[in-house]
Amino acid sequence: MSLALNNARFNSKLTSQCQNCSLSALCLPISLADDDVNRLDQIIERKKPLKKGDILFRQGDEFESVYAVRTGTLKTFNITNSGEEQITGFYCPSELLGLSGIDKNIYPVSAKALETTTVCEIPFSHLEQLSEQIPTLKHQLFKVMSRKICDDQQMMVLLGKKNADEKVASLLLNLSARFKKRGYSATSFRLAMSRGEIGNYLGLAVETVSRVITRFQKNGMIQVDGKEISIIDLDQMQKLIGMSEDCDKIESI
Amino acid sequence: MSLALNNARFNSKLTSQCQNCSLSALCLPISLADDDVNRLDQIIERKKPLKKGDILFRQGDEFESVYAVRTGTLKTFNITNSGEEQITGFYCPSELLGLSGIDKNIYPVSAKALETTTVCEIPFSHLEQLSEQIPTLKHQLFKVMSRKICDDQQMMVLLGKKNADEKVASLLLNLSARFKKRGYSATSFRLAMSRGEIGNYLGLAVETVSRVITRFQKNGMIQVDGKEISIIDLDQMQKLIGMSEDCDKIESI
DNA sequence: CCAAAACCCTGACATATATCAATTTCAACA
DNA sequence: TGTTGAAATTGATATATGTCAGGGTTTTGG
Repeated sequence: MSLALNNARFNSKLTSQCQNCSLSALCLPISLADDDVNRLDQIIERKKPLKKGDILFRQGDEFESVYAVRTGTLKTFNITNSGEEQITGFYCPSELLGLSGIDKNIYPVSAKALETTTVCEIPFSHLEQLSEQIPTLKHQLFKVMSRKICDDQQMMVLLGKKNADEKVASLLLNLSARFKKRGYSATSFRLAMSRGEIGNYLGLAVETVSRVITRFQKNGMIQVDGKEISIIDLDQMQKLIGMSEDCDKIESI
Repeated sequence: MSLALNNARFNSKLTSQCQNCSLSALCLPISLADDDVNRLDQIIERKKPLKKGDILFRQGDEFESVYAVRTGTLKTFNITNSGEEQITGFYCPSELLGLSGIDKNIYPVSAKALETTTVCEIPFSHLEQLSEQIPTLKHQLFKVMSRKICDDQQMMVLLGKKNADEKVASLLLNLSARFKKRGYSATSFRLAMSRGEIGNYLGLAVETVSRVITRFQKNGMIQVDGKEISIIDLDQMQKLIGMSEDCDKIESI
């Protein structure tokens, strides 16, 4: 495709957003032809912002779309039979959520905004259709789902084998890596989630999370001001969770 | 397609196996046209049996295929940075493993046979190609991966929120459901994995697993003879893990 | 078929983390 | 902006599960 043609299309359709979106390379990390990006773009709905606490979809709802986070943060969670909430994931900009709904055509978890959040809604039936015409897109989808499986399994390792210090450190380093990937500081960021939510996610009591964070701070490993976190000694932290050569483990908790 | 034609093809190609395989409805639970089954069939390699302890693929190996278990059982596991093994799943007949390799083109876990085991090897590139021609197949693949994500998330709930009794009961009921789905007894079966492997998988010490099983037996909830297990009071067991109306939770730990 | 190894069980004890309670800090909203 | 409820911290205590140790049992392989 010629550049001229490319530009022509671009100019004729300024509403087209994926092309401009700084996240496009991440949300479906893909080299789509421009033409294909356009087609993808046309099936995507940009929803109005969610306020903190708003529900994006509810456990049990009919599955229709997957969502890409544009700004803000969400959590997914599952109400257990005993009525408690179990958080199954946090979702930052460029990340995709809702994939677990494909299987039974029902979302098995709810998704709630942790702060003001905007998402792109991608109707799955359209996406699937489109993926028939664009093999790269199909492959990309398989990859995204596969990565989710890997990440969840790393999370299982964390929950099954790690102690409180390692759990908290793993989460912080994981968030750090995710911020970094999007071009933000890897060592200084704001936690969108409460200590309670961290504990819930990591299988720890709030108090334990608090104590671990305090301890890390006294060690000089991190500095904390409320939800603002600075990782002072990244090295020590990585050693704590046993990340030596295998450094890209950080990518997936 | 006429039945006659169908039979003709069947007879002319006795090596074709998916058609006969009692698991076909499970491994890709799909209503493929006969013709499509045939095409699928042609890309599948049936490997010679694995002996107990044999490795199917190794963490770090290049990803080439997914595998469907035909008989026997495998475990997948991950060697953590501290050198311990963390089991991430058990795989019974009709179940698919290897999907986590798609993302990075490398298996992030190893797979080892827990007993004599036969598998069908399905080269993923072929499968993906075929899925371009057969939309149902593509959808089926998305579903299988989505289900895996759901299952893993239920596992995260288990690891994060449940106590030792609930963990062991969940595993037993989960295995029970998987046996039942394949037409075997839901209440009487043989554990392919050792107590140590159960503990590893559930995030418990071997001794704890042993004690829980003994306790369950004293309660009259199960009866145990080595690796042979009979669930005597399925009701009580389901209550233990808080399964009331929500009975199909059993499907996915 | 026997020996060695792996597996399993049980008890005593240690400990990491949960729970409970009280206080301080933060954040939402009227 | 002040009030009020939620969130976070910290300490004291409880407990589930891990660890260590000993001995029995099954499985494996020569």
